[in-house]
Amino acid sequence: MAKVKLIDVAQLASVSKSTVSQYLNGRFDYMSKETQVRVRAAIKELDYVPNPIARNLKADKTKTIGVIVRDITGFDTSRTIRGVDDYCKAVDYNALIYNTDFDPDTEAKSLEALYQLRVDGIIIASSGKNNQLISDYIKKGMPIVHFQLEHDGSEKNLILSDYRQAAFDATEYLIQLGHKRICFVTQDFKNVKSRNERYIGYASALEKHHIPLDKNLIQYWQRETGFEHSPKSIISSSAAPTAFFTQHLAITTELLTHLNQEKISIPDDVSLIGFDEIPMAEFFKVPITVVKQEPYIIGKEAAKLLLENINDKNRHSQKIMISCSITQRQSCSSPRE
Amino acid sequence: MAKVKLIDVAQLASVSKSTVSQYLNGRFDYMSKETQVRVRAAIKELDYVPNPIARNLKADKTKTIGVIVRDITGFDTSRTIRGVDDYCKAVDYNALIYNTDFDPDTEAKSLEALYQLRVDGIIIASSGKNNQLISDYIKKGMPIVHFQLEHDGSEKNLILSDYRQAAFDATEYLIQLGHKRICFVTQDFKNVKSRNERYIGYASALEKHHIPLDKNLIQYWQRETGFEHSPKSIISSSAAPTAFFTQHLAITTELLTHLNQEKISIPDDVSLIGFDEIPMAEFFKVPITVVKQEPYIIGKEAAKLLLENINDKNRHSQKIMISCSITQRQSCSSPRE
DNA sequence: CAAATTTACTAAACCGGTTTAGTTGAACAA
DNA sequence: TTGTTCAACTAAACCGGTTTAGTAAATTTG
Repeated sequence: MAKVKLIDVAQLASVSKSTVSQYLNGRFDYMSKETQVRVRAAIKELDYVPNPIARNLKADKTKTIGVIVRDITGFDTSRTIRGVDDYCKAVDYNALIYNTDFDPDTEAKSLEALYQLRVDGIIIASSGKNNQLISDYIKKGMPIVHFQLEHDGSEKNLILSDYRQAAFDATEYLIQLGHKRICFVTQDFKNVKSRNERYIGYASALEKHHIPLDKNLIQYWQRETGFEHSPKSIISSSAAPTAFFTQHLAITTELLTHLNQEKISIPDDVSLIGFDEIPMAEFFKVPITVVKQEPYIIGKEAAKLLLENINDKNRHSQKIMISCSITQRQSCSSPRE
Repeated sequence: MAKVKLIDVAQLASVSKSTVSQYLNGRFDYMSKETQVRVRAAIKELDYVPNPIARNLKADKTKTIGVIVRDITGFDTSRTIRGVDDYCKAVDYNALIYNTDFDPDTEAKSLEALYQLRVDGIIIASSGKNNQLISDYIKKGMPIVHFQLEHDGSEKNLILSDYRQAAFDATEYLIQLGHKRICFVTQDFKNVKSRNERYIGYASALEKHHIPLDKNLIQYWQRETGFEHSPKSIISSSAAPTAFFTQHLAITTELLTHLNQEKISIPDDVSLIGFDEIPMAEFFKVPITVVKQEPYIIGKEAAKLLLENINDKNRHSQKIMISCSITQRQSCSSPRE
């Protein structure tokens, strides 16, 4: 490929490698005007492009960061990546994406791979299962920024949505429509602070409006096994909810599928508000109201934060929260009777 | 960061750098068992990880490829990227993504950036506006694989859906439902072979079934300005179509928006079949029938083809076509009257 | 038993840049 | 006139590996 190198330019311009290098790095201080002109001409004539590999070897930097996500294919995730990437490109960095498919082992391997590649820093939506590994890397000097997921005891450099406020707002929205029995559908939130925050938001909205918290209305969903109790059984129990509040897109989608199958109608039989924006929601039979995050902004901010950490090693870590907003559509109404 | 280097390992194991390097590269031929053991132990003790930058500098490879797409955020595109990336990771490569946002200038800049970074090869969904630039890079020895878009006169190493067959199938499907007036909604397809192929598929299905091709039923859409003639005017013209066949997701979406606004009902007033899978289509008021591509497979095959090109410079180029399939939902029925 | 071969290494060049420590000739000061 | 200073460079070390050519000692061969 491009076989023209520094020495070729130097020879053509009749100067030393050093001078060309100085020129390339904009240090014209000790260089005559004529030399500059000759070097510029030589570069142009040979169509010379510096080899970043060689440059990075000396600098011990890669101008590359790693991004570890669960699946780049996700609606919000792809936008987050876009935010990260746009910021990176703007500051002449590149982002390397690693997908974990929700597997902690793959996550660990990605971390290791990125470490070996000597990326300048890592952005990670971590599973929480590799906290030790992550702090080891941080101790070794790798700048790491967390996003989306927060875990107890994990490092404090992170950026995420204001989950507590968002869950509070969504719950209060339902309460103001007249709902008192709101089913909070969630993944297990022990040790996952970002999930627990949603729970706190939910609980405090209930408390503010003097609605007792009914443990039967906390329903669990797992990625592998789905709902602990089927939506049908929840709906037909003696103490049925009048509204569902699902904690992320996968839960929303699966609940919707169940509800459709059982011909339970939204919002006539139950209302539904989901966490995370839904693609093409405007074409739905019942467009779903959601509290939507700002994935693109989160990505941008995460990249920005990481780059700051890379360029200023001993700055204090910080936590950035981004507001969510409710997009009202047609899946929430006042409860019957 | 990791400051342990080859020389440290060599010293600890009391051998030369060369021997450690040989060990690292699995050339144990001329090395005693004991030396191997000592080197292994030293590597382990120091927690040594080779620096890929240094390695690549010598090898003049980056173990990295570039991928140029219009927007990674797209439903199909994100899956294609996933396919590329999965294949790359499996063969110890990394993929760098560049988004062009449909801008040929950004595309040219991405090409230039990747060239400067000295990636080992490039996969591109090209706009067709930079054909000259692309062949220049190919001439300079950069392996390049095209996907998704094919252009007249562009290089012949590419992988895409069998657009002609897919368009033929979709059109015939509508014909078999009884449609004779099928509106083909497309972007301008001069010079864009992959769009023209769809047209040919459409036209030949009509021809097979002895339906004359009516130029009024070819309707145009542009990314910046939308429809040339509004869907409303098309529908209410004297020679209105009984079905629409939209040539990609953005057109499908925009048509759907118009139809909803005008309260034109699908499939009672018109049938609709779209090109490209639609996310969450099962929850739509009217789930849309589509001919869907296989973006993940296309991504994987593109990466595979590129890697073959990288590893065997003087192989002949090839064109790979992947079949599409119709996903029947509820937006197509027999025409009225 | 000497010569040829093999084994098990090592020294040094190399990849393509960056950077530090000099070097040279001209201008200036004492 | 001679020592300083300064502008305008260059030589060489360096980044961290890989690779080639070479070498000493052990083993085999004639």
